[in-house]
Amino acid sequence: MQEMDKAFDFKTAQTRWYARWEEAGVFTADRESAKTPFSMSLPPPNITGNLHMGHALAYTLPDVVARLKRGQGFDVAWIPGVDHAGIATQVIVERQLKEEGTDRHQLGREKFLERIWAWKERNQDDIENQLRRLGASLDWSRKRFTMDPDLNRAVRKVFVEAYRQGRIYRGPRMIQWDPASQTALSDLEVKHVERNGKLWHLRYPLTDGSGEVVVATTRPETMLGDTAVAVHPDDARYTHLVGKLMDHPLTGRKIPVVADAFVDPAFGTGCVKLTPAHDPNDHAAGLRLGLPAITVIGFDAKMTAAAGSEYAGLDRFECRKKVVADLDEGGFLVKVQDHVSQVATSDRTGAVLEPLVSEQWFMKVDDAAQQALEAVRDGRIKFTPEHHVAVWEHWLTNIQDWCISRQLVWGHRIPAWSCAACGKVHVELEAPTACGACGHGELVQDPDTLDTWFSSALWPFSILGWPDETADLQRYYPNDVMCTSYDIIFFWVARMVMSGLAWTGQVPFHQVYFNSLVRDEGGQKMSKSKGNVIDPLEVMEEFGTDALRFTLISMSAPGTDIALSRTRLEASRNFCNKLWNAARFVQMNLTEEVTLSVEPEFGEAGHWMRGRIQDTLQAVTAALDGFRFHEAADLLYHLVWDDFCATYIELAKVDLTAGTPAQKAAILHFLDILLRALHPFVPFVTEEIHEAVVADRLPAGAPKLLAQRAWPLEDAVLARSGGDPTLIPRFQEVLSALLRLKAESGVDPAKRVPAFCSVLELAPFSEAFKAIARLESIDFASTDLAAPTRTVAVVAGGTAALELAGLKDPAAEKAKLEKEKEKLEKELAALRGRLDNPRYLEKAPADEVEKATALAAEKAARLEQVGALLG
RNA sequence: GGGCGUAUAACUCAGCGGUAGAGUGCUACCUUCACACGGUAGAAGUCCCAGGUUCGAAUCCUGGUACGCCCA
Repeated sequence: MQEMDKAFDFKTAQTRWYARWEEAGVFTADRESAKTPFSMSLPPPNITGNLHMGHALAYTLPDVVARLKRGQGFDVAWIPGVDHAGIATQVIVERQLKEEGTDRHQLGREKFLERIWAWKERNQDDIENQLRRLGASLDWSRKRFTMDPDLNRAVRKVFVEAYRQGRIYRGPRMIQWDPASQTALSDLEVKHVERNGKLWHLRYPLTDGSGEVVVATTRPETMLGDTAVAVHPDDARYTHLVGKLMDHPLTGRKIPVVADAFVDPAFGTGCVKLTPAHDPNDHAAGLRLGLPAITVIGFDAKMTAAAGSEYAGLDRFECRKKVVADLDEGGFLVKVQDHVSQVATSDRTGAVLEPLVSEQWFMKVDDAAQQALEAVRDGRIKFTPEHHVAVWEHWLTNIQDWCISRQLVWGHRIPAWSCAACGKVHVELEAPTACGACGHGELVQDPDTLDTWFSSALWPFSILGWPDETADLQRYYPNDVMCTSYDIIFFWVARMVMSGLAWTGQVPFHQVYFNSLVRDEGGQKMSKSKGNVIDPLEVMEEFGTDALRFTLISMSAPGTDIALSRTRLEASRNFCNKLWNAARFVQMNLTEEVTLSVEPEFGEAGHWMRGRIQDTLQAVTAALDGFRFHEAADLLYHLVWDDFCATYIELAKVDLTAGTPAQKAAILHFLDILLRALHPFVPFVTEEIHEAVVADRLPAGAPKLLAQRAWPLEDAVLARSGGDPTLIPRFQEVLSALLRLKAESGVDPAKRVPAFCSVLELAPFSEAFKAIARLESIDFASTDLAAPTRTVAVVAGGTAALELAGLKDPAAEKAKLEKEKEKLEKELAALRGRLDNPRYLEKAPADEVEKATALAAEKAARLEQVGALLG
């Protein structure tokens, strides 16, 4: 048998195993299987980039679930794919073209699309390989791309159906326009950022010369499109002005003073200028009041002819300067204040958006939103953490129609054709050959594409073959769990739920787990501009994939973000190494006849270890069922390090080095169970150990890969009984007391001294005491251990002592015992205080009182021992 | 302006009615035949503040304060 390396070499382990798992088909779902299906869809990463730390987290957690469920005997379908990411992708490829000195208009639509497809193919491979490196146990035989022909068919189907039902409509509406990427955006793609700006106070003289109105604005350039000034109807300062006309300061146009309740009397002067063509609020007010809208800024973010000859063609921000200067010169500028305002920008390009009226396609969402609300309210869909329900409720009850059309080339082309002759619009699954209205043969397809999220919204069922009633759809839909980030709860989760209910009549998944965001060590959000991005690939190189996974998992407490730190990564790497070395030690001492088929024989330590594993695995299973990943990881960490390595292996060393095959088999069984339990968390190191230690010792017919083996909770070895579960903890206390006495007395840890213990039940552990605490001898006797040459400690049920022979400092010994006495008295007083309170006895639960009583008795016994030692 | 969340050891975070916890760091010591990516011992906390509920509050409630995020 080959010897294991002294330290775990993650670099070889994490490159070897994924291919083996894939070749063995471990991750491939089997729709013919008799097993219960369990399905999840991978939130498809954008093809625009590499995986970042957020992905590493968002894909590690469902991988834990997938591997657990596989081990629990489910037929797991975890289906991967990538997203075409309309705007983001087009922006990147256009940037490449710019560097080459060309652009998409020169290239033409078809050539440009070819360019993006080529780029997509390369990136998709990279992303898929990164997912493999992370260990994500995905069913690659079912992988999808949001623009696959099948998925495009699903998109067209939904569009056409929704159009026929009146849920999709087209019309001129005020939308958020991104001048940088030249497309409309949905409300969700708008990011409000705080900017230091100004508040300009402008004077609008009344036409009848009876006075003036002063308005405050953050965007003076839009005043060229003003068609009124509004005040609040109840604002006594201005009611007498309502209905009067003013002379527009720059255009001379006559515009009225109007009243509308949307005006906030407390903001600025209480008068606001109305520019219905360039502000959503003004637009709504303009419609209510029947005001004209004058578009003075175009889609290119430059002033239009309607702005007047002096301004036409100017960039909107240049125009702002000129308008302010001209107003100042004309005496219309009252004052300028510093003002912090929320500026609407594009989430993707960062450009300042321009609200503009434009002809776009919209989806009505009110009914669907109501259904989505109900699905969560009645428990058909559960959220973890639950507090996201509040955000969900708030957004869905205030939802607006969704602008779904984008003036982009890359994406699902809108299946609408207009007749070149009569203009009639036809929305069809396939391109019509002739106009249904006039019979003309020339039809032009709408050049626009759909919002990327339109296809993402169908993901859980489109990837399974919908609208066809495929076997996969029947078996794996609805999905069981959806793991995703909370920052796309509206973009994606809400839309999936609405779409799922609308088109399949079912919820798309039963359970949503929202993972946290990963931040840097100081809790800052990672961003390229801040330069604090931690690349998961680099981390995997430096600490190992398992260490990265374990860190992310153990920091995934629901509801709080993760501050990823180097020290935590180191701790996880060390943990993997600890496990490796424990296994190495076991492996070194196993002879060939020790296999998992050998019936194991347990001593006291074995029974205790069995109990610890059983208790812990129950708790781990429960934690994972509740998506408390951090708790599960923490439990296993301490099971391996504290219980298995620090306690059990120390106690089992004699068995391991000189025991019978049956005694050694006990240790092998425990290691095997730990590997199976840890595999969902740290798949590479566990598979590597499994190969080195377990694979050749498996019963005939058992799967050779750890990834194929069962979750160990129900293992027969754990179901045994026997042993005294209190014995090992008592052993630990005495051991720790002896070590403490040695350290406190300043005895060289290597110096072997005689020891004594009055807890007779621990006599069978003599050898372990001697070896671990490095004692010369240990005598068990129920007599008084106190002696002038000894240092003594009180433990549960007795005392433990070291023979110091001349080394002892009587004053220090007394002080130590006094301190112990003081501590015990304090603890006892607190307990007695509670137990002496009649209202406590009356109201506290019986088991609480029982616990406190027992504890008080225990403390009293110890105190008595200390008293006796003090004389 | 509305909503959500977070404040616990030097740092990063668990715990969320019944004796304050982990990892890292720190101090002292140990190269003992799995592991120095290791071991042993130790120091370290008005559990943000103020009220309230309770036999009992870090934990529940109310109100502050600070920070973060989302929506308008």
